[in-house]
Amino acid sequence: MLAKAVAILRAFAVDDTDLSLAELVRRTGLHKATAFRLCAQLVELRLLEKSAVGYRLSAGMFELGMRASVERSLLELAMPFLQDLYERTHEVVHLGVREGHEVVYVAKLGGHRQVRSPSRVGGRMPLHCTALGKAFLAYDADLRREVLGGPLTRRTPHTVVEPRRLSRQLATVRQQQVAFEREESALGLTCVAVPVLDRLDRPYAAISLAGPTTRFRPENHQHALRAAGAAVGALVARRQSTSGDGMSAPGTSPGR
Amino acid sequence: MLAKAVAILRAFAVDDTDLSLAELVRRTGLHKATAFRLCAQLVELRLLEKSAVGYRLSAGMFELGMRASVERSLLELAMPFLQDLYERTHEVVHLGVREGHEVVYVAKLGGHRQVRSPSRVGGRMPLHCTALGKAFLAYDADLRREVLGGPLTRRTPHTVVEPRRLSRQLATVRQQQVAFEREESALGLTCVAVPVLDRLDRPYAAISLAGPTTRFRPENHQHALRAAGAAVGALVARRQSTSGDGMSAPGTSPGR
DNA sequence: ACGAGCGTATCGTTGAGCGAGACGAAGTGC
DNA sequence: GCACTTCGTCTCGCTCAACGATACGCTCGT
Repeated sequence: MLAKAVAILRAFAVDDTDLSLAELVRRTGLHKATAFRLCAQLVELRLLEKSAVGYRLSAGMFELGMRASVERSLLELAMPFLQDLYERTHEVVHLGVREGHEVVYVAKLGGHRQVRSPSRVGGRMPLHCTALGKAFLAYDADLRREVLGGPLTRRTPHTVVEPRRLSRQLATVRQQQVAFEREESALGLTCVAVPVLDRLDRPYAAISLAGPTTRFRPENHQHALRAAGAAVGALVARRQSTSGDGMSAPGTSPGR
Repeated sequence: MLAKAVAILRAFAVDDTDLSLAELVRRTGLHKATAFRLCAQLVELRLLEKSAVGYRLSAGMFELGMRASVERSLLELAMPFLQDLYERTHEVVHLGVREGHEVVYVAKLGGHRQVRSPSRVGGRMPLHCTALGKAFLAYDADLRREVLGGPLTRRTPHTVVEPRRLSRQLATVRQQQVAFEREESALGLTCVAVPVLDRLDRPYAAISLAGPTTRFRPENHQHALRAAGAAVGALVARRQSTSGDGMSAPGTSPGR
């Protein structure tokens, strides 16, 4: 029953606003009466709200999401540095964590003329075709083995789908301490990223800059990015060593 | 059963990270076995994760929260303007929506030396003692009646708890089109806010700047704030008139 | 050595969730 | 104007899964 309720909540995609009961039934495969009852309960619990055209995720849901400890505290720690980055470059700045074999965007700063990028806060992208993802892969051997073992889905003509070539790229990432992505997840989009390493040098998060290939020169921003990554990493490490458990990293769960 | 699960999720406060099972039992009043079972299920559903010391809200929760339509789209619309504000002022910038008789913070931009402010993204504050809240109250007669009717809780010696005095302040807000708060929610903190009005001139959200009373001169930022509020309002209105229902505002539910 | 507090597991009972189905309203095509 | 579909809402028995009492093993602190 809980599972069904969550299925309803998860039926909402990143760019959905309102879904009708019928649409929810279609997406979840639940019985109409069941979905109806659950929706009513979720409204009661203020996770959904009923709108003119159907149901939508409510502010209560947003609130709960923002209480997710890892993401929220990471966000608070990193925001000042992300803002600095934006102010210096005026390019799109991303902050992401890993969950399974995907990166989840935790923050996105960008100007009025945002690149038509596929990223959205709360959205997901595969690891192997994004700069953020490569930053995670380069610094996590276990993860690398898993991902290089599985299939690498192609997103654009430039996506690196050959494991050996990707592996070589990742070695370069470790050398240079920056990861690049050149139109591998979306055409026209170039990215550069650094990992945020925790106390044990595991990638805790990653920060990237993105811009249109035509104009964006990732090399110009390597230094600033590395500095930001290191600074946030230091803060994360400090927080870990003082008040804390010590051994839990975000997103330890395997692939979805 | 759903209700109990949500109770567990809601047991996590804004600044909790990990809660033990015992602590969850204490806060929710649930039976130990029940809480245990529900936590296991929630972990299964990837809304919770088990850490070394207990449970924490997971990235899956964050993801869901970010799919909340009103907050997410508002965030995307407003972010560029909030960044401009920050860049111009280098003061703490807030974006909030209303839910019931409280304001929920949707975004917060601030520098490295953030004011020791009580606001956190996803957190709540009463309407009557914050600049953001006054922006909502000033532009919503029904709401104003409700709040002025009820008790106004005192947060600091400067909190305005006299309905008539607050009412006069709100009239001034409408005249000047900016709301002020001077140490009414926290000592040492001064704020100034504007509403984001939708197509029907209802307050859809609000934007504020905050800083330490010692240094922060809210008057200097009125113009920039008003401009930002109007710009975001225009975007909101445009989105409403094109693809949309037309009649739903965020937080239509009455008090908590 | 002892007891308190905690997480985990078992189990019988029962109440709550389930899906089939009915129904009215609103829309669509002819 | 009528037949037909789609949608949201509600009712009602049946069954299964959620519930809480209880027990157990573990780790502390004293």
